[in-house]
Amino acid sequence: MSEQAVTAQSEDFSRWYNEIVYRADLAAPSPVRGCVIIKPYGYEIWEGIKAGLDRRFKATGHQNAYFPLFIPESYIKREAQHVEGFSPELAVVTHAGGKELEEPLVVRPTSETVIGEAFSDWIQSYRDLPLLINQWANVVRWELRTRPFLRTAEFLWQEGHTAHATHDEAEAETLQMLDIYAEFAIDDAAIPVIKGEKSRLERFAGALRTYTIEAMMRDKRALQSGTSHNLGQNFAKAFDIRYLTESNLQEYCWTTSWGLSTRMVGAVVMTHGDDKGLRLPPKLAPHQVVIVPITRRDDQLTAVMDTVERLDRELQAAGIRVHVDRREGQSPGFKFNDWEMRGVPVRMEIGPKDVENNNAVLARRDLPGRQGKQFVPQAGIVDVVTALLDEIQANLLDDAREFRDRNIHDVANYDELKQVVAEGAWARAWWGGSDEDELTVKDETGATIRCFPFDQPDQSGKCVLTEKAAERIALFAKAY
RNA sequence: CGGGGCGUGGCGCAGCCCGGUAGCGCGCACGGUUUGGGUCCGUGAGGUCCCCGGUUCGAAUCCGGGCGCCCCGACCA
Repeated sequence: MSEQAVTAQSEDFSRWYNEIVYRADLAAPSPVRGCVIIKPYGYEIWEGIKAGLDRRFKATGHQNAYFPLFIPESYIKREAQHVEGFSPELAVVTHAGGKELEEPLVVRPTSETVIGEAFSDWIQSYRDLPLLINQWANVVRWELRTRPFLRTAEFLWQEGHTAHATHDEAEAETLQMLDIYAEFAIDDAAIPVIKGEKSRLERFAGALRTYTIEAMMRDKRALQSGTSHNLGQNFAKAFDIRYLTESNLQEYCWTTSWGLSTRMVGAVVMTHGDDKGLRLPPKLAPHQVVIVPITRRDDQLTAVMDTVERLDRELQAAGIRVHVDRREGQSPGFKFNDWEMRGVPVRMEIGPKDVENNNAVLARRDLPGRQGKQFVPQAGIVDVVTALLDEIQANLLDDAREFRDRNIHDVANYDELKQVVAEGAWARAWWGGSDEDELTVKDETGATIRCFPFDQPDQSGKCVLTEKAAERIALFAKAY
Protein backbone atom coordinates (compact mmCIF):
# COMPACT_ATOMS: atom_id res chain seq x y z
CA MET A 1 0.00 0.00 0.00
CA SER A 2 1.62 3.23 -1.02
CA GLU A 3 -0.44 5.86 0.78
CA GLN A 4 -1.68 4.83 4.15
CA ALA A 5 -5.25 5.96 4.52
CA VAL A 6 -8.02 6.13 1.98
CA THR A 7 -9.60 9.45 1.11
CA ALA A 8 -12.26 10.28 3.70
CA GLN A 9 -15.86 9.78 2.62
CA SER A 10 -16.79 13.23 3.78
CA GLU A 11 -14.01 14.74 1.72
CA ASP A 12 -14.83 13.13 -1.61
CA PHE A 13 -17.24 10.22 -1.64
CA SER A 14 -16.72 9.11 -5.19
CA ARG A 15 -12.97 9.19 -4.82
CA TRP A 16 -13.32 7.20 -1.62
CA TYR A 17 -15.38 4.65 -3.53
CA ASN A 18 -12.92 4.26 -6.36
CA GLU A 19 -9.96 3.93 -4.04
CA ILE A 20 -11.59 1.41 -1.80
CA VAL A 21 -12.74 -0.78 -4.65
CA TYR A 22 -9.19 -1.15 -5.86
CA ARG A 23 -7.34 -1.10 -2.57
CA ALA A 24 -9.61 -3.58 -0.86
CA ASP A 25 -8.86 -5.82 -3.81
CA LEU A 26 -12.43 -6.12 -5.02
CA ALA A 27 -11.59 -5.23 -8.59
CA ALA A 28 -8.76 -4.28 -10.93
CA PRO A 29 -8.69 -2.05 -13.98
CA SER A 30 -9.22 -3.86 -17.25
CA PRO A 31 -7.57 -3.26 -20.60
CA VAL A 32 -10.99 -2.61 -22.10
CA ARG A 33 -12.62 0.71 -21.50
CA GLY A 34 -15.61 0.58 -19.20
CA CYS A 35 -14.96 -2.96 -18.02
CA VAL A 36 -13.37 -4.23 -14.80
CA ILE A 37 -11.68 -7.34 -13.63
CA ILE A 38 -13.49 -8.67 -10.59
CA LYS A 39 -10.80 -10.01 -8.28
CA PRO A 40 -11.28 -13.01 -6.01
CA TYR A 41 -12.18 -10.97 -2.95
CA GLY A 42 -14.84 -9.07 -4.87
CA TYR A 43 -16.03 -12.16 -6.65
CA GLU A 44 -16.52 -13.97 -3.36
CA ILE A 45 -18.95 -11.25 -2.31
CA TRP A 46 -20.79 -11.80 -5.58
CA GLU A 47 -20.79 -15.54 -4.91
CA GLY A 48 -22.41 -14.84 -1.57
CA ILE A 49 -25.06 -12.77 -3.32
CA LYS A 50 -25.60 -15.53 -5.88
CA ALA A 51 -25.93 -18.17 -3.19
CA GLY A 52 -28.44 -16.12 -1.20
CA LEU A 53 -30.59 -15.43 -4.23
CA ASP A 54 -30.29 -18.80 -5.94
CA ARG A 55 -31.47 -20.58 -2.82
CA ARG A 56 -34.54 -18.35 -2.69
CA PHE A 57 -35.25 -18.78 -6.41
CA LYS A 58 -35.12 -22.57 -6.12
CA ALA A 59 -37.33 -22.49 -3.04
CA THR A 60 -39.99 -20.71 -5.09
CA GLY A 61 -39.91 -23.22 -7.92
CA HIS A 62 -37.53 -21.59 -10.41
CA GLN A 63 -34.99 -23.51 -12.46
CA ASN A 64 -31.73 -22.28 -13.90
CA ALA A 65 -30.94 -22.47 -17.60
CA TYR A 66 -28.55 -20.73 -19.95
CA PHE A 67 -29.31 -18.85 -23.17
CA PRO A 68 -26.84 -17.64 -25.80
CA LEU A 69 -24.75 -14.51 -25.47
CA PHE A 70 -25.51 -13.55 -29.07
CA ILE A 71 -28.93 -12.45 -30.18
CA PRO A 72 -29.96 -12.04 -33.82
CA GLU A 73 -30.42 -8.34 -34.42
CA SER A 74 -33.91 -8.91 -35.77
CA TYR A 75 -35.04 -10.31 -32.41
CA ILE A 76 -34.18 -7.15 -30.56
CA LYS A 77 -36.25 -5.19 -33.03
CA ARG A 78 -39.39 -7.25 -32.55
CA GLU A 79 -40.71 -5.36 -29.54
CA ALA A 80 -40.97 -1.67 -30.37
CA GLN A 81 -40.37 -0.07 -26.97
CA HIS A 82 -37.67 -2.58 -26.23
CA VAL A 83 -35.55 -1.60 -29.27
CA GLU A 84 -36.01 2.03 -28.53
CA GLY A 85 -34.89 1.56 -24.96
CA PHE A 86 -31.80 -0.42 -25.73
CA SER A 87 -30.49 0.41 -29.19
CA PRO A 88 -28.17 3.25 -28.12
CA GLU A 89 -26.18 0.96 -25.88
CA LEU A 90 -25.92 -2.21 -27.93
CA ALA A 91 -22.65 -3.85 -28.90
CA VAL A 92 -23.07 -5.57 -32.24
CA VAL A 93 -20.93 -8.25 -33.87
CA THR A 94 -20.79 -7.72 -37.60
CA HIS A 95 -17.86 -9.96 -38.49
CA ALA A 96 -16.98 -13.48 -37.49
CA GLY A 97 -15.01 -16.32 -39.00
CA GLY A 98 -13.17 -13.86 -41.18
CA LYS A 99 -16.19 -12.54 -43.03
CA GLU A 100 -19.14 -10.28 -42.63
CA LEU A 101 -22.19 -11.93 -41.07
CA GLU A 102 -25.42 -12.06 -43.03
CA GLU A 103 -27.27 -10.86 -39.95
CA PRO A 104 -25.43 -8.92 -37.26
CA LEU A 105 -25.46 -10.44 -33.78
CA VAL A 106 -26.21 -8.30 -30.78
CA VAL A 107 -24.33 -9.04 -27.59
CA ARG A 108 -27.22 -9.42 -25.15
CA PRO A 109 -28.08 -6.36 -23.10
CA THR A 110 -30.79 -8.56 -21.51
CA SER A 111 -32.47 -11.69 -22.79
CA GLU A 112 -36.22 -11.07 -23.05
CA THR A 113 -36.05 -11.58 -26.80
CA VAL A 114 -34.12 -14.85 -27.10
CA ILE A 115 -35.92 -16.29 -24.14
CA GLY A 116 -39.25 -15.14 -25.52
CA GLU A 117 -38.50 -16.92 -28.77
CA ALA A 118 -37.59 -20.09 -26.86
CA PHE A 119 -40.69 -19.84 -24.68
CA SER A 120 -42.90 -19.70 -27.74
CA ASP A 121 -41.57 -23.14 -28.69
CA TRP A 122 -41.67 -24.60 -25.22
CA ILE A 123 -45.16 -23.56 -24.29
CA GLN A 124 -48.06 -25.38 -25.93
CA SER A 125 -50.77 -25.66 -23.32
CA TYR A 126 -51.85 -24.37 -19.95
CA ARG A 127 -50.22 -27.51 -18.55
CA ASP A 128 -46.83 -26.01 -19.43
CA LEU A 129 -47.54 -22.99 -17.23
CA PRO A 130 -46.26 -21.37 -15.23
CA LEU A 131 -42.78 -21.60 -16.76
CA LEU A 132 -40.25 -20.34 -14.23
CA ILE A 133 -36.71 -19.86 -15.55
CA ASN A 134 -33.68 -17.99 -14.29
CA GLN A 135 -30.26 -17.52 -15.80
CA TRP A 136 -26.96 -16.36 -14.34
CA ALA A 137 -25.12 -14.51 -17.06
CA ASN A 138 -23.08 -11.56 -18.22
CA VAL A 139 -24.66 -8.80 -20.27
CA VAL A 140 -23.26 -5.85 -22.18
CA ARG A 141 -24.57 -2.30 -22.31
CA TRP A 142 -22.26 0.21 -23.92
CA GLU A 143 -22.36 2.88 -21.26
CA LEU A 144 -20.48 6.13 -21.65
CA ARG A 145 -19.76 6.94 -18.04
CA THR A 146 -18.78 3.90 -16.03
CA ARG A 147 -17.84 3.11 -12.42
CA PRO A 148 -16.72 -0.23 -11.06
CA PHE A 149 -19.72 -2.40 -10.07
CA LEU A 150 -22.22 0.46 -10.31
CA ARG A 151 -22.12 0.82 -14.03
CA THR A 152 -19.81 -1.07 -16.32
CA ALA A 153 -20.04 -1.96 -19.99
CA GLU A 154 -20.19 -5.63 -19.08
CA PHE A 155 -21.72 -6.85 -15.85
CA LEU A 156 -22.85 -10.04 -14.21
CA TRP A 157 -26.39 -10.60 -13.10
CA GLN A 158 -29.25 -12.99 -12.92
CA GLU A 159 -32.29 -12.52 -15.05
CA GLY A 160 -35.48 -14.38 -14.29
CA HIS A 161 -38.04 -14.94 -17.01
CA THR A 162 -41.43 -16.45 -16.41
CA ALA A 163 -44.63 -17.07 -18.34
CA HIS A 164 -48.11 -17.35 -16.85
CA ALA A 165 -51.68 -17.97 -17.89
CA THR A 166 -53.16 -14.80 -16.44
CA HIS A 167 -52.29 -11.23 -15.69
CA ASP A 168 -52.85 -11.77 -12.00
CA GLU A 169 -50.51 -14.73 -11.82
CA ALA A 170 -47.82 -12.74 -13.61
CA GLU A 171 -48.38 -9.84 -11.26
CA ALA A 172 -48.13 -12.11 -8.24
CA GLU A 173 -44.84 -13.50 -9.57
CA THR A 174 -43.48 -10.00 -10.21
CA LEU A 175 -44.28 -8.98 -6.66
CA GLN A 176 -43.02 -12.22 -5.18
CA MET A 177 -39.63 -11.75 -6.81
CA LEU A 178 -39.42 -8.18 -5.61
CA ASP A 179 -40.13 -9.49 -2.11
CA ILE A 180 -37.29 -11.96 -2.51
CA TYR A 181 -34.91 -9.19 -3.54
CA ALA A 182 -35.98 -7.08 -0.60
CA GLU A 183 -35.68 -9.96 1.83
CA PHE A 184 -32.22 -10.79 0.51
CA ALA A 185 -31.08 -7.17 0.64
CA ILE A 186 -32.31 -6.68 4.18
CA ASP A 187 -31.45 -10.05 5.72
CA ASP A 188 -28.21 -10.89 3.93
CA ALA A 189 -26.76 -7.61 2.69
CA ALA A 190 -28.07 -5.57 5.63
CA ILE A 191 -29.33 -2.95 3.19
CA PRO A 192 -32.71 -1.50 4.21
CA VAL A 193 -34.30 -1.16 0.78
CA ILE A 194 -37.59 0.47 -0.04
CA LYS A 195 -39.98 -1.44 -2.27
CA GLY A 196 -42.00 0.50 -4.76
CA GLU A 197 -43.20 1.00 -8.28
CA LYS A 198 -41.29 2.92 -10.93
CA SER A 199 -42.82 5.88 -12.70
CA ARG A 200 -43.70 5.56 -16.38
CA LEU A 201 -40.48 7.31 -17.34
CA GLU A 202 -38.29 4.98 -15.34
CA ARG A 203 -40.06 1.84 -16.42
CA PHE A 204 -38.28 -0.99 -18.26
CA ALA A 205 -38.55 -0.73 -22.04
CA GLY A 206 -41.52 -2.91 -22.94
CA ALA A 207 -42.96 -3.45 -19.46
CA LEU A 208 -46.46 -2.86 -18.14
CA ARG A 209 -45.14 -2.09 -14.69
CA THR A 210 -41.69 -2.05 -13.14
CA TYR A 211 -41.05 -2.54 -9.45
CA THR A 212 -37.83 -1.69 -7.69
CA ILE A 213 -35.93 -1.90 -4.47
CA GLU A 214 -34.24 1.42 -3.79
CA ALA A 215 -31.37 1.84 -1.38
CA MET A 216 -29.74 4.93 0.07
CA MET A 217 -25.98 5.08 -0.18
CA ARG A 218 -23.75 6.77 2.40
CA ASP A 219 -23.65 9.91 0.26
CA LYS A 220 -27.46 9.85 0.30
CA ARG A 221 -27.77 9.11 -3.38
CA ALA A 222 -30.27 6.48 -4.40
CA LEU A 223 -29.28 3.19 -5.95
CA GLN A 224 -31.76 1.01 -7.78
CA SER A 225 -30.63 -2.35 -6.48
CA GLY A 226 -32.98 -4.79 -8.14
CA THR A 227 -35.96 -4.61 -10.45
CA SER A 228 -38.92 -6.76 -11.31
CA HIS A 229 -41.12 -6.26 -14.35
CA ASN A 230 -44.59 -7.29 -15.28
CA LEU A 231 -44.25 -7.45 -19.05
CA GLY A 232 -47.94 -7.96 -19.68
CA GLN A 233 -48.51 -9.55 -23.06
CA ASN A 234 -46.08 -7.28 -24.92
CA PHE A 235 -43.36 -9.85 -25.39
CA ALA A 236 -45.85 -12.69 -25.73
CA LYS A 237 -47.34 -10.87 -28.70
CA ALA A 238 -43.97 -9.95 -30.19
CA PHE A 239 -42.66 -13.51 -29.89
CA ASP A 240 -45.88 -15.40 -30.23
CA ILE A 241 -45.86 -17.02 -26.81
CA ARG A 242 -49.28 -18.67 -26.77
CA TYR A 243 -50.94 -21.50 -24.93
CA LEU A 244 -54.05 -23.56 -25.31
CA THR A 245 -56.55 -23.12 -22.49
CA GLU A 246 -58.54 -25.93 -20.89
CA SER A 247 -61.37 -25.04 -23.22
CA ASN A 248 -59.05 -25.33 -26.24
CA LEU A 249 -58.62 -21.62 -26.96
CA GLN A 250 -55.35 -19.97 -28.01
CA GLU A 251 -54.31 -17.27 -25.54
CA TYR A 252 -51.21 -15.11 -25.20
CA CYS A 253 -49.14 -15.68 -22.09
CA TRP A 254 -48.37 -13.04 -19.50
CA THR A 255 -44.65 -12.78 -18.86
CA THR A 256 -42.36 -11.30 -16.25
CA SER A 257 -38.67 -10.61 -15.90
CA TRP A 258 -36.54 -9.60 -12.94
CA GLY A 259 -32.88 -8.92 -12.42
CA LEU A 260 -30.26 -8.15 -9.84
CA SER A 261 -26.65 -7.49 -10.78
CA THR A 262 -23.08 -7.09 -9.52
CA ARG A 263 -24.21 -3.55 -8.79
CA MET A 264 -25.27 -5.07 -5.47
CA VAL A 265 -21.57 -5.39 -4.61
CA GLY A 266 -21.30 -1.62 -5.04
CA ALA A 267 -24.41 -1.19 -2.91
CA VAL A 268 -22.79 -3.15 -0.08
CA VAL A 269 -19.65 -1.03 -0.33
CA MET A 270 -21.52 2.28 -0.40
CA THR A 271 -24.14 1.43 2.22
CA HIS A 272 -21.82 0.25 4.97
CA GLY A 273 -18.35 1.59 4.19
CA ASP A 274 -16.67 4.17 6.41
CA ASP A 275 -13.51 6.26 6.33
CA LYS A 276 -11.37 3.23 7.06
CA GLY A 277 -12.78 1.23 4.21
CA LEU A 278 -15.30 -1.55 3.79
CA ARG A 279 -17.59 -2.88 6.47
CA LEU A 280 -18.95 -6.15 5.19
CA PRO A 281 -22.10 -7.73 6.55
CA PRO A 282 -21.10 -11.10 8.06
CA LYS A 283 -23.48 -13.03 5.82
CA LEU A 284 -21.69 -11.84 2.68
CA ALA A 285 -18.15 -11.39 4.00
CA PRO A 286 -15.64 -13.72 2.32
CA HIS A 287 -13.82 -13.93 5.65
CA GLN A 288 -16.05 -13.55 8.67
CA VAL A 289 -13.13 -13.81 11.06
CA VAL A 290 -9.47 -13.13 10.45
CA ILE A 291 -6.96 -14.41 12.98
CA VAL A 292 -3.79 -12.36 13.35
CA PRO A 293 -1.08 -14.28 15.20
CA ILE A 294 1.29 -12.13 17.24
CA THR A 295 4.72 -13.57 17.96
CA ARG A 296 7.36 -11.56 19.71
CA ARG A 297 10.23 -13.99 19.44
CA ASP A 298 10.79 -17.14 17.50
CA ASP A 299 10.51 -19.33 20.59
CA GLN A 300 6.91 -18.18 21.04
CA LEU A 301 5.97 -19.02 17.52
CA THR A 302 5.03 -22.62 18.09
CA ALA A 303 2.87 -21.98 21.12
CA VAL A 304 1.02 -19.13 19.44
CA MET A 305 0.55 -20.99 16.19
CA ASP A 306 -0.71 -24.10 17.98
CA THR A 307 -3.42 -22.04 19.62
CA VAL A 308 -4.21 -20.27 16.36
CA GLU A 309 -4.56 -23.54 14.47
CA ARG A 310 -6.80 -25.00 17.13
CA LEU A 311 -9.14 -22.00 17.19
CA ASP A 312 -9.12 -21.96 13.40
CA ARG A 313 -10.28 -25.58 13.34
CA GLU A 314 -12.96 -25.02 15.98
CA LEU A 315 -14.44 -22.05 14.17
CA GLN A 316 -14.31 -23.75 10.80
CA ALA A 317 -16.01 -26.82 12.20
CA ALA A 318 -18.84 -24.55 13.29
CA GLY A 319 -19.22 -23.33 9.71
CA ILE A 320 -17.61 -19.94 10.30
CA ARG A 321 -15.48 -18.60 7.44
CA VAL A 322 -12.09 -18.04 9.08
CA HIS A 323 -8.83 -16.88 7.60
CA VAL A 324 -5.49 -17.02 9.36
CA ASP A 325 -3.16 -14.20 8.29
CA ARG A 326 0.15 -16.04 8.04
CA ARG A 327 2.01 -13.34 6.16
CA GLU A 328 5.52 -12.98 7.53
CA GLY A 329 6.64 -9.64 6.18
CA GLN A 330 3.92 -7.52 7.79
CA SER A 331 3.62 -6.32 11.36
CA PRO A 332 0.43 -6.99 13.31
CA GLY A 333 -0.41 -3.30 13.18
CA PHE A 334 -0.25 -3.35 9.43
CA LYS A 335 -2.50 -6.39 9.31
CA PHE A 336 -5.09 -4.79 11.59
CA ASN A 337 -5.39 -1.84 9.29
CA ASP A 338 -5.34 -3.97 6.20
CA TRP A 339 -8.24 -6.16 7.30
CA GLU A 340 -10.17 -3.20 8.56
CA MET A 341 -9.89 -1.65 5.14
CA ARG A 342 -11.11 -4.88 3.61
CA GLY A 343 -14.10 -4.93 5.90
CA VAL A 344 -13.68 -8.20 7.77
CA PRO A 345 -16.39 -8.21 10.49
CA VAL A 346 -14.32 -9.79 13.27
CA ARG A 347 -10.59 -9.78 13.91
CA MET A 348 -9.09 -12.17 16.41
CA GLU A 349 -5.65 -11.47 17.85
CA ILE A 350 -3.70 -14.29 19.44
CA GLY A 351 -0.41 -13.44 21.14
CA PRO A 352 1.79 -14.93 23.86
CA LYS A 353 -0.25 -13.29 26.61
CA ASP A 354 -3.43 -14.81 25.23
CA VAL A 355 -1.84 -18.22 25.03
CA GLU A 356 -0.78 -17.88 28.64
CA ASN A 357 -4.20 -16.69 29.85
CA ASN A 358 -6.29 -18.87 27.53
CA ASN A 359 -7.79 -15.71 26.09
CA ALA A 360 -8.42 -14.27 22.69
CA VAL A 361 -8.79 -10.66 21.66
CA LEU A 362 -11.81 -9.96 19.48
CA ALA A 363 -12.26 -6.70 17.60
CA ARG A 364 -15.46 -5.94 15.73
CA ARG A 365 -15.30 -3.88 12.57
CA ASP A 366 -18.64 -2.12 13.04
CA LEU A 367 -17.50 -0.31 16.19
CA PRO A 368 -14.43 1.91 16.01
CA GLY A 369 -11.17 1.40 17.90
CA ARG A 370 -11.13 0.36 21.55
CA GLN A 371 -14.90 0.35 21.71
CA GLY A 372 -15.04 -2.72 19.53
CA LYS A 373 -12.28 -4.63 21.26
CA GLN A 374 -12.84 -7.28 23.93
CA PHE A 375 -10.97 -10.06 25.73
CA VAL A 376 -12.75 -13.40 25.81
CA PRO A 377 -11.87 -16.88 27.07
CA GLN A 378 -10.82 -19.33 24.41
CA ALA A 379 -13.24 -21.88 25.82
CA GLY A 380 -16.62 -21.38 24.19
CA ILE A 381 -15.16 -19.18 21.45
CA VAL A 382 -17.55 -20.54 18.83
CA ASP A 383 -20.64 -19.35 20.68
CA VAL A 384 -19.14 -15.96 21.35
CA VAL A 385 -18.09 -15.44 17.75
CA THR A 386 -21.40 -16.69 16.37
CA ALA A 387 -23.33 -14.30 18.58
CA LEU A 388 -20.97 -11.47 17.69
CA LEU A 389 -21.41 -12.03 13.96
CA ASP A 390 -25.20 -11.95 14.38
CA GLU A 391 -24.91 -8.77 16.38
CA ILE A 392 -22.73 -7.11 13.74
CA GLN A 393 -25.13 -8.16 10.99
CA ALA A 394 -28.03 -6.61 12.90
CA ASN A 395 -26.08 -3.53 13.85
CA LEU A 396 -25.08 -2.73 10.28
CA LEU A 397 -28.71 -2.95 9.23
CA ASP A 398 -29.82 -0.71 12.10
CA ASP A 399 -27.12 1.81 11.28
CA ALA A 400 -28.11 1.95 7.65
CA ARG A 401 -31.81 2.17 8.45
CA GLU A 402 -31.27 4.94 10.94
CA PHE A 403 -29.16 6.85 8.43
CA ARG A 404 -31.75 6.39 5.71
CA ASP A 405 -34.71 7.47 7.83
CA ARG A 406 -32.84 10.52 9.05
CA ASN A 407 -32.34 11.59 5.44
CA ILE A 408 -35.84 11.22 4.02
CA HIS A 409 -38.02 14.27 4.48
CA ASP A 410 -41.71 14.83 3.81
CA VAL A 411 -42.20 17.94 1.75
CA ALA A 412 -45.42 19.88 1.27
CA ASN A 413 -44.50 22.08 -1.68
CA TYR A 414 -42.06 22.36 -4.54
CA ASP A 415 -39.76 24.83 -2.79
CA GLU A 416 -39.29 22.43 0.06
CA LEU A 417 -38.63 19.61 -2.38
CA LYS A 418 -35.94 21.65 -4.12
CA GLN A 419 -34.35 22.51 -0.83
CA VAL A 420 -34.30 18.95 0.47
CA VAL A 421 -32.86 17.63 -2.79
CA ALA A 422 -30.29 20.42 -2.86
CA GLU A 423 -29.12 19.27 0.55
CA GLY A 424 -28.62 15.83 -0.94
CA ALA A 425 -31.45 14.15 0.93
CA TRP A 426 -34.54 12.34 -0.32
CA ALA A 427 -37.91 14.05 -0.54
CA ARG A 428 -41.22 12.29 -0.05
CA ALA A 429 -44.12 14.07 -1.69
CA TRP A 430 -47.55 13.68 -3.24
CA TRP A 431 -47.29 13.30 -6.96
CA GLY A 432 -49.95 13.58 -9.64
CA GLY A 433 -47.90 15.06 -12.46
CA SER A 434 -47.37 14.00 -16.05
CA ASP A 435 -44.20 12.65 -17.67
CA GLU A 436 -43.35 16.22 -18.67
CA ASP A 437 -43.83 17.40 -15.11
CA GLU A 438 -41.51 14.69 -13.93
CA LEU A 439 -38.88 15.81 -16.43
CA THR A 440 -39.29 19.36 -15.21
CA VAL A 441 -38.45 18.25 -11.70
CA LYS A 442 -35.46 16.35 -13.03
CA ASP A 443 -34.21 19.34 -15.01
CA GLU A 444 -34.67 21.77 -12.18
CA THR A 445 -33.46 19.69 -9.26
CA GLY A 446 -31.46 16.77 -10.64
CA ALA A 447 -33.73 14.40 -8.76
CA THR A 448 -35.88 11.69 -10.26
CA ILE A 449 -38.81 9.76 -8.91
CA ARG A 450 -37.11 6.74 -7.44
CA CYS A 451 -40.38 4.99 -6.81
CA PHE A 452 -43.89 5.17 -5.49
CA PRO A 453 -43.34 3.22 -2.27
CA PHE A 454 -45.73 0.34 -1.59
CA ASP A 455 -46.07 1.80 1.85
CA GLN A 456 -48.60 4.60 1.20
CA PRO A 457 -50.63 6.84 3.50
CA ASP A 458 -54.37 6.18 3.67
CA GLN A 459 -55.55 9.59 2.54
CA SER A 460 -54.85 11.42 -0.72
CA GLY A 461 -53.18 14.78 -1.21
CA LYS A 462 -52.07 17.54 -3.55
CA CYS A 463 -49.31 17.10 -6.09
CA VAL A 464 -46.10 18.78 -4.98
CA LEU A 465 -45.61 20.38 -8.38
CA THR A 466 -48.99 20.84 -10.06
CA GLU A 467 -51.05 21.07 -6.85
CA LYS A 468 -53.68 18.90 -8.50
CA ALA A 469 -55.21 16.01 -6.59
CA ALA A 470 -52.73 13.16 -6.17
CA GLU A 471 -53.31 9.54 -5.24
CA ARG A 472 -49.78 8.47 -4.40
CA ILE A 473 -46.68 9.75 -2.72
CA ALA A 474 -43.34 9.42 -4.48
CA LEU A 475 -39.74 9.42 -3.35
CA PHE A 476 -37.50 11.93 -5.09
CA ALA A 477 -33.72 11.67 -5.02
CA LYS A 478 -30.57 11.99 -7.02
CA ALA A 479 -29.57 8.57 -8.18
CA TYR A 480 -26.60 6.61 -9.46
C1' C B 1 -20.88 14.13 -29.04
C1' G B 2 -19.15 19.44 -26.58
C1' G B 3 -15.32 21.46 -22.54
C1' G B 4 -10.63 20.37 -19.61
C1' G B 5 -6.36 17.24 -18.47
C1' C B 6 -2.87 13.28 -19.03
C1' G B 7 0.29 9.28 -21.59
C1' U B 8 7.85 8.03 -18.39
C1' G B 9 9.65 0.41 -14.45
C1' G B 10 3.72 -3.12 -11.41
C1' C B 11 1.29 1.61 -9.10
C1' G B 12 1.71 7.07 -8.12
C1' C B 13 4.69 10.83 -10.02
C1' A B 14 9.25 14.26 -11.22
C1' G B 15 12.21 15.41 -15.50
C1' C B 16 10.00 18.56 -20.80
C1' C B 17 10.00 25.71 -20.70
C1' C B 18 16.09 25.78 -21.42
C1' G B 19 17.58 19.03 -26.21
C1' G B 20 23.36 15.74 -23.97
C1' U B 21 24.48 8.92 -19.16
C1' A B 22 16.28 8.21 -17.20
C1' G B 23 15.17 9.67 -11.63
C1' C B 24 12.01 9.58 -6.86
C1' G B 25 8.21 7.30 -3.57
C1' C B 26 5.43 2.90 -2.96
C1' G B 27 5.38 -2.10 -4.25
C1' C B 28 8.54 -6.53 -5.50
C1' A B 29 13.18 -10.03 -4.35
C1' C B 30 17.13 -11.17 -0.84
C1' G B 31 19.62 -10.42 4.11
C1' G B 32 19.24 -8.55 8.86
C1' U B 33 16.15 -6.01 12.51
C1' U B 34 11.25 -5.56 14.41
C1' U B 35 6.26 -7.64 15.67
C1' G B 36 -0.17 -6.27 21.11
C1' G B 37 -2.44 -0.35 15.86
C1' G B 38 0.40 1.21 9.18
C1' U B 39 8.95 -1.27 12.03
C1' C B 40 13.69 0.16 10.46
C1' C B 41 18.36 -0.53 7.69
C1' G B 42 21.06 -2.48 3.65
C1' U B 43 21.48 -4.85 -1.20
C1' G B 44 19.06 -5.86 -5.79
C1' A B 45 15.74 -6.80 -10.05
C1' G B 46 12.73 -4.13 -13.14
C1' G B 47 11.80 1.13 -18.38
C1' U B 48 10.18 0.10 -26.64
C1' C B 49 9.83 7.45 -21.98
C1' C B 50 1.90 5.85 -26.17
C1' C B 51 2.76 5.35 -31.80
C1' C B 52 4.51 7.29 -36.61
C1' G B 53 7.14 10.97 -39.05
C1' G B 54 10.25 15.49 -38.98
C1' U B 55 14.24 18.98 -37.08
C1' U B 56 19.23 17.98 -34.94
C1' C B 57 25.81 15.43 -34.37
C1' G B 58 22.21 14.02 -30.55
C1' A B 59 14.98 13.95 -28.84
C1' A B 60 11.36 11.69 -22.91
C1' U B 61 12.35 16.98 -23.97
C1' C B 62 11.33 20.91 -29.98
C1' C B 63 7.69 20.50 -34.50
C1' G B 64 3.61 17.79 -37.31
C1' G B 65 0.17 13.89 -37.38
C1' G B 66 -2.24 9.77 -35.13
C1' C B 67 -3.92 6.67 -31.04
C1' G B 68 -5.36 5.82 -26.11
C1' C B 69 -6.99 7.06 -21.29
C1' C B 70 -9.07 10.08 -17.33
C1' C B 71 -12.25 14.11 -15.46
C1' C B 72 -16.85 17.49 -16.29
C1' G B 73 -22.13 18.05 -19.06
C1' A B 74 -27.64 14.66 -22.10
C1' C B 75 -29.31 8.08 -21.38
C1' C B 76 -28.92 3.45 -18.11
C1' A B 77 -28.97 -2.75 -13.58
